Amino acid sequence: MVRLPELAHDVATALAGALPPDAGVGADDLAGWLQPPPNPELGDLSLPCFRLARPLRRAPDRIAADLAERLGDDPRFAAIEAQGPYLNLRLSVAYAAARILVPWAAGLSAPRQDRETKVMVEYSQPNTHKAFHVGHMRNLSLGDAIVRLLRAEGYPTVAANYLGDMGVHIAKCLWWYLDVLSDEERTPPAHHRGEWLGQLYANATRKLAAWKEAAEAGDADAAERLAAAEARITEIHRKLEARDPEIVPIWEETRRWSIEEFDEIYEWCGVRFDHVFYESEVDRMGLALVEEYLQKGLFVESEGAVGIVNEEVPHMPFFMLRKRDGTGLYATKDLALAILKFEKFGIDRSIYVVDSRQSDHFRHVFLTLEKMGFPQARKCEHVPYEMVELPSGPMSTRTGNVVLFRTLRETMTRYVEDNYLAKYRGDWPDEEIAHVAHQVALGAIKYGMLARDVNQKIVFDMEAWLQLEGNTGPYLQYVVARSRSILRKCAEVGKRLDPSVLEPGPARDAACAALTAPEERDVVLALAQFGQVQARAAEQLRPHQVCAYLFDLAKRFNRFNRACPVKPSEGPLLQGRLLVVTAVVEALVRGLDLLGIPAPERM
RNA sequence: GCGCGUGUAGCUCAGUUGGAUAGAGCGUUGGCCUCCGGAGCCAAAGGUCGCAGGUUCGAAUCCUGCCACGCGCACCA
Repeated sequence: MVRLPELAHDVATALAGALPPDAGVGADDLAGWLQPPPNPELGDLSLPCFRLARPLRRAPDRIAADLAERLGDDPRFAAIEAQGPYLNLRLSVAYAAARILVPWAAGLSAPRQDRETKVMVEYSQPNTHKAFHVGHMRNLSLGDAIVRLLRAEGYPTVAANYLGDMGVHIAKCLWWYLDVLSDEERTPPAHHRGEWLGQLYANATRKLAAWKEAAEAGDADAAERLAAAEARITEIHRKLEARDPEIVPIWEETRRWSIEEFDEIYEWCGVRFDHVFYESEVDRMGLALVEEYLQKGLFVESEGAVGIVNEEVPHMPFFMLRKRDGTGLYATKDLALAILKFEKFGIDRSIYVVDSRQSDHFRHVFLTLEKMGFPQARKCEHVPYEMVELPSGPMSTRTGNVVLFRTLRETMTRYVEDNYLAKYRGDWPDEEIAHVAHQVALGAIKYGMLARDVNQKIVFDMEAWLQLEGNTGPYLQYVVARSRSILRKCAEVGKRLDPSVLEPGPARDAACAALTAPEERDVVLALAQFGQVQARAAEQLRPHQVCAYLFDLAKRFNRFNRACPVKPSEGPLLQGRLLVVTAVVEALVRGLDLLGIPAPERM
């Protein structure tokens, strides 16, 4: 890929050559210091010379002036000017366009370097027997985007899910299912059985909460019912953990309902996992580890429970790993799972995408693993993110303030069909309308979830996310669709990109040199930043940077579209503009793909 | 109380790891369609970057102390 680092590196190499050899400053340093000037009239790239002042023992403005003089006749620059301590460079458009546009338009934008470090990204982690809702979409979108970014940067990456198919929540759900429902009620619907189970779970928790409240208010009957239910739930939980043959078939059947529903959701979302871990495969291994390290003296007993004292976390040093009743916790399983990941997959880096409330938890997990003599603990990292709320407040299954996934999908898809695609009905095939509605709804939800940085809370606002104006997924998809339309319309009158423009030679040079409008230069320079943005986003595991970049690119491209009509153009200018459109469409599509967002052919 | 995070335009958020006059979207106001998709573009208005100190050529960014809000703090996941 032609990255800005490469373009900047061309420039930086030229700059380095103009510096005294004993400066101790290399092209790499310089490339990192180059930045766009605040005002585009000043140039395309700028080198602040402050940091050269010390090694060169000269004033920054003198350095800038000297560099300007020495670079005077480099053909890659259209203008070089020292502005106080800044060296401002204007690139030759012909050079930049050939360097940037041509590879994109030729589809050569992604020959990535292969890397050694094998990475696993664990994300999604829904609980079976519970409902999948909008809140889960942030984790899913984020984890998937991180996987895509890492792969784009050449890291072999294992996308891993970790299903919560073991635990008290299942005991609660099964209590309701077995003890409260009548025989007729116990028949699940034909479809969306996972969601149905989630409702059972929600009913159970609501009833338990109601009893508890009544009991605390002095209701003896409620207290009795609550005690009975809790005893029964504990019994079911024990049987689950012991794999009691009485409960296992029911557990397996209901669990499958949830998993089938999850699979359907992931397919709609375009998310594919390479491996799925289950809590049920690590719970006993976790307890065995607890026993082993209790014997070794690393873990200690406290009030009947077992845990480890991590003084490194002073505000809550005791990390519990086994409850008084002998059962394990989430933490217990995480110890086993972490080890399993490294042993089974030979990974070198292990990423956990889990909300920020678990930051202390993971600090403890990684500290504990290290003390257990598991050096790979240092290769584990938690990627925290803030929660999703609804305009009506925090999400809660108990109060019913949730938007379930199916509602989300259906409402959004219908909105897109009714508001954007209705006019094409009868004109386009029904399947295409349904397909595009799916793509746009998905783009809206994913972009909304990814456009904010991870440490910002998100308020889910479906209407706003679905708008085609402003910083939304559908806006970007629309820009792509409109641009593809331009290329189609041009092709209809025989105006196509000449293949020779993609090869070095006079045709390419003429087309690139014809791009003299400021809007054209602007797009070329924006496009040049793609690689750098991708690299940073992958390095920092923060996909929102890609969103911001794509939106900026799209804005600039719209200005180009307004100012530089393609179809009426002729000759080298036509070829140059076709090159711009083709390259930007490629870049936008590829950028959206990094976010897991599809780009419709037309919409 | 302790820990983590957040505080930037009326609202929602960026801000390239310390650089030039702090930017965008929405909203508001005013312009631009014989023209490849106007679902677009242009312009205006809107800021003590929570507050106070400090570090240096230079701070929204780094350090300290406050203030406000969110989240987490032992048998839930």
